Amino acid sequence: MSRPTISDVARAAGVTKATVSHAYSGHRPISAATKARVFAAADALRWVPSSSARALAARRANAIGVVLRRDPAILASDTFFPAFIAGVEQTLAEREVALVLQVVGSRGAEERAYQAMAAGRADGVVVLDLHRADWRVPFLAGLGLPAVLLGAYEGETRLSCVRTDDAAPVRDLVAHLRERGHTRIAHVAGPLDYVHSYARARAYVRAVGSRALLREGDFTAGSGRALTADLLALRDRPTAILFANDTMAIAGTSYAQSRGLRVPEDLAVAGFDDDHLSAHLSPPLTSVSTDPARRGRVATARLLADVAGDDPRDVAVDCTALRLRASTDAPAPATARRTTPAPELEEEFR
Amino acid sequence: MSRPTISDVARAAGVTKATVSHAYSGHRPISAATKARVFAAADALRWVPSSSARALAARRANAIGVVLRRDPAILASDTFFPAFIAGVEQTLAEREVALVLQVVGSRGAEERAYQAMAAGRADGVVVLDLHRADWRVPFLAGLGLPAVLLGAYEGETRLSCVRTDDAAPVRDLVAHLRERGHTRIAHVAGPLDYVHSYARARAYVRAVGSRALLREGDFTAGSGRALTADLLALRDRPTAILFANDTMAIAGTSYAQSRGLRVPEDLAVAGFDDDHLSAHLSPPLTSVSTDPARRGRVATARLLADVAGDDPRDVAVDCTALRLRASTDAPAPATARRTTPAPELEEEFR
DNA sequence: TGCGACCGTAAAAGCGGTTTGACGATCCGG
DNA sequence: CCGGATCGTCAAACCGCTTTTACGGTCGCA
Repeated sequence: MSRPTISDVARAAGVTKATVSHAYSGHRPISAATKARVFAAADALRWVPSSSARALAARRANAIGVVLRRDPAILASDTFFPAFIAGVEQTLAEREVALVLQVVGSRGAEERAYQAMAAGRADGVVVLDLHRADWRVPFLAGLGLPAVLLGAYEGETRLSCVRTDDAAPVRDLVAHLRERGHTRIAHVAGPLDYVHSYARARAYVRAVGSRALLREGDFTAGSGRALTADLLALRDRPTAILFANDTMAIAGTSYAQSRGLRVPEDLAVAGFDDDHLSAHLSPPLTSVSTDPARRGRVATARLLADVAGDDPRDVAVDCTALRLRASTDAPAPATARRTTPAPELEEEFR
Repeated sequence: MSRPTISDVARAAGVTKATVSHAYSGHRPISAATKARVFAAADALRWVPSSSARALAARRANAIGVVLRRDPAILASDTFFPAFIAGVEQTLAEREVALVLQVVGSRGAEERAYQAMAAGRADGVVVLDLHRADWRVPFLAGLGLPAVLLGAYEGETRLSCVRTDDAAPVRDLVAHLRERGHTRIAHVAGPLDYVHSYARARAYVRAVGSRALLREGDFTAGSGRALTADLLALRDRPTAILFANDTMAIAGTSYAQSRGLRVPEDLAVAGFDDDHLSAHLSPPLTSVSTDPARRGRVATARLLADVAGDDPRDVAVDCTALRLRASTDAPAPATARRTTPAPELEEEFR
C-alpha cells in the first residue's frame, strides 16, 4: 500500500535503480527500448520519485525560500506581498520548483529559518524588506546560500540584487504637483531604514530641496492618519502630501476629509504601490504602480540562475508607472487654512 | 568548508551518530553529561541538521503544503489569500514547520503538485477554493495525504474540514436591508460551483424567497460592473445589491455612481470579505468580515493534528461579523428609476 | 551474592534516490 | 582480424539522518 520506490520500478522493468535514474535524468545515455520499458513500469506503478530522497542525494531541494519577519497582521493587509508571490510562482511554475515560505517573529527565529533553508529546505532565497546595512547580507553570504536581494542595496555584497528606480516616480510626482502650483509638498515616508523608503524619501528631499517637509511613518493606516494630522496642523501647512504607500494615503485622505478639507481642491494626495482599490476611491487616488509581480518574476529567474551556478549579478527592472488620478488633479489652493488636529490625536503626539 | 554533519558532531563529542540523534530527539534517554558534550560540540561546529536527510529518514517533511490553481493576477488582488497565509504561518511559527506553496495553471500540474507534496515535500495540505463535488477530495484520499478542506464540503470524505457559517451573515444582511424598507434585493454571487459562493447564494435565496434576483459573477471587478449594469437596467430594478465580495461591490458601486445613482440613497450596496480598504471608501462599504487569518490558524492546527495521527475531524469556526457601514445606511428609495446600461456593456451581454 | 531489570551507548541497517567506476558488447579503422 | 573507442547497463558507494537491535555496566532486591 505504501508508495512504490525506484527499486520497484527497476525490478518491474528488469533493470537496476541506476538505469531508471539515468533514464529520467539523461545523465547517461539509455537505449530507447530500455527507456520505454522503464517509463511504462513507472507509469504502471504510478511511481512519483520521493522529493526528500532526491533532495538528499542530489543536494538540491528544488525549492526556493522566502523568509519574512513581519507581524502577520501587517502581512495580511499588504498589497505588495501577494502580488510579488504571484510573480514568483509564475516563473517557478514552469520549472517544477516549489516555494517555501516562512514567517517569523524574531531575529533568532529568522536566523534559524535561513539556516534551515541552507540546510536543505531550499536552494536559495529571495530577501525582501531590505534594510540599509541589512545584517542578512553578510549572514547569507556566510551561509553560502544563493540569495537575491530585492531593493537597491548599497553596501558590499556578493549577492544578486534586483533594483528598481524608486526615485524617478517621486521626482515626476513632485513635478506634477509643481505644475499645478503646489509649493508646500510634504512626504510621509515609510520607515527610513528600509532601502525603498529611504530611496523615496531621498528623491523627495532632492526634488523639493529646502522646502522639505518629511515625516517618518510605518506604512500603517494609523501612522498615515496621525502624521497627516500633524502636517495639517502646521502654521504653513502643506497643500499636497506624498505618502509612501496607499494605505497611509487613504487614511490620510479620510482624516483630511473628516476635518473639512476637500481632496484635491484643498489638499492634493498621492500614494505609492497602487493598491487595486485605489482607482475606485473617491477621489480616485494618484499612485505609483510598482509591478510587484514583475519583480517577483525577475527576482526568481535571477535566483534560479544563481542556484544553477551563475555568478551573482545586479539586474535593474524598470517597473514603476505613475497613475495620475483625481486626488492630485486640481490647482493648488491659493490660501491654505490650517487645521487643528482632532483632540485624541493631540495626545498621540505628546 | 561544507556544512558539518551529524558524524562530525558525534566525533567531536566522542560518541556515535545515534547518540547525537537521541540527545536531540529524546527518543532514548541520554545522560546529562553526554548531552552537554553533544550540544557543546554541535554548537562549536554550528551544526544544523540537514532537513532533507531528516525528511528522508524520518519520513516527515516538517512542512505543510498549499497548492493553488489560480491565475496569478487573481491571486495578486485577492484579499483572502494573504490574510489566510498569515494565519497559517502564525500557528506554524510556533513549531518549526514550513509552508510549501505551489501555484499551478492546469489540472495536470495540480495533480503533479499534490503528488509531489505526497512524495515528501509536505506532510499534509490544506485545500482552498473548494468546489462542490471537488475532484481533489477523492484524489487526496487516494494519495493518503492528510488534508484539511476549507469550506463546507457536503460529500463523503475522510478528511478534516474547517467549516464556516456563510449563511448567517447573509440572512442578517437581508434582514438589515428589509428593516430599511428594501424589498427588491439582488445578489451578485461568485462562481456557484465554489462551496462558499454557493452557500452564500443559497442563504440569499432562502432569505428573499420568490423575490430572488440572482446573478453569477466571478469575483472580478469586471463582472461586478457588468452584472450591476445588468441589474440596474431591469424594469423593476433592485434597490439593494449584495455582492459576494468587496471587489465586485466596489466596481458595482462605481458603475452605479457613474450612472447618476447615489449610494446608499438610491441604491444600497454590500460586499463580502471586508477588504481592509472598504471602510475608507466613499461611502464606506458595508461588508462581512470573515477573519481569514483565524481560519488559517484553525485549519493549520487541525492539519498538524491530522499529521500527528489524529483522526480527521470537522471543526466549525464562527468567524463572520457584519460590518454595517454607510453604503447600506439609508431608507429604501420610494421609486426606483431604471438605469440604462452604458453602451459598451450592452454588447457584453449579447 | 546472584539475577533480572534497566540505563546509556554503540553498531548497523535502512530511508529512496544519485552518481561513479567497472565491464561486457558492439562498432570502427587500419 | 585485432585493438581501442563507444555505448548501455550494473553494482556499489554514497547523501546525512533516524531507528532498531545489541550489549556492557549498574542497580535493586531477595
